[in-house]
Amino acid sequence: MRLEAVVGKIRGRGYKATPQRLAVLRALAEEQHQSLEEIRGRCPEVGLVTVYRTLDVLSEIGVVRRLDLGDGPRYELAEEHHHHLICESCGDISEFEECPLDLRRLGLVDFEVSSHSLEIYGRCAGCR
Amino acid sequence: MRLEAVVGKIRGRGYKATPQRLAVLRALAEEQHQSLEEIRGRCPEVGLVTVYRTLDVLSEIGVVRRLDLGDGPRYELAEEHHHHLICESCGDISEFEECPLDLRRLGLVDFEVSSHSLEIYGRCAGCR
DNA sequence: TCTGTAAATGAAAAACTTTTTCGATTAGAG
DNA sequence: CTCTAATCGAAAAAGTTTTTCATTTACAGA
Repeated sequence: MRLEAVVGKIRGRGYKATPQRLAVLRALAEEQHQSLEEIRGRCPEVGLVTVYRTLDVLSEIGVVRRLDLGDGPRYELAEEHHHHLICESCGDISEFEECPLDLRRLGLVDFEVSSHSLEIYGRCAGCR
Repeated sequence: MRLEAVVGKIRGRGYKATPQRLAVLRALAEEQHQSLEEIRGRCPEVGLVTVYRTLDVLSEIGVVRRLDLGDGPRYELAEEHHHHLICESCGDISEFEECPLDLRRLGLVDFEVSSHSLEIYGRCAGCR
C-alpha cells in the first residue's frame, strides 16, 4: 500500500495526516517486525509518546499489526497476510506467505474467524 | 502431568521443590492461560517476586509455557500441545487440540522446527 | 487564502510491570 | 542433625506505557 493510500485512510477516519505520523509510517516501511526502539531510531524527530499514539491509531485503522513473538511487542505494516519463522538461537525473524492452514479441518461451527496468527520457532540454517 | 512428576523434574534440574513453587503450580493447575494477577490471586501467600521467579524456573524446565495473546503475558502448564481461540469481543479464550497445520507444505528445508503457536481470533458464539 | 477549532504534539509526571539487590530463611544432601 | 547453596521477601531500581495539560497545527469551511 502506497503512502498516499494510507494518508487517505487516515483522513477518511477523521484523523489528521501529520508529519509525525508520516515519519512513523516511513520508518515502518523500512523494515517489518520492528520493536519500538527500532522504529524510534528511524524517526528520532518524533517524540516517544507520539510514536506510541501513532502506532495505536495505525493499528486501529488496520494499517499496522502488533506482534508478540516472545520478546516484547513488535510492529509491522499490515500489508499482505504472512507468518513468522523465529530462530530461537540468533533471534532472527523471517516471513513466509504460504499459509499451511486448513481452517475447515477445525470445524469451528459457532466461531466467526476474523484472523489468525502462526509463528514457527526453531533453528535457522545459519545456526545449525 | 501429576504434581509429583513435576517435583521430580524440578529436583532433577537442581532446583528445590519449595512450598511457594508448589503453590504456584497448584494455581496454574486450576486454569489455563492465566495472567500474572490471576495466578497471584490463587496463591496470595507467595510474594510477587517469587511468582515471577517461579514462572521463569518452570518455563526453563519446560513445565510452563508463556503465551502472548495480545493482552499481556499469560502462563499455562505445558501439558498437551494445543492452540487458542480468542474472542475479540468478550476476550474469552478457549483451546483446541486438533492442529490444522501441515508443515510439510511449507518446504522449510533449512529450518529445524522445534515448536509453533497458532492463535485464531474472531467472535465466539455468544457474542454473535 | 484566511480563520476557527478539534485534533495532535511534546514534556513531565504518573502508573504499571518486571528485575535487581541483599539480608534472612530453608530445602534437602550427606 | 548439620551445613550450605538455593530461595525467599521487601524495598528499591529499572524499564515500559499511559495520562495530563498547555501549546501547536492540520485542514474544513468561509
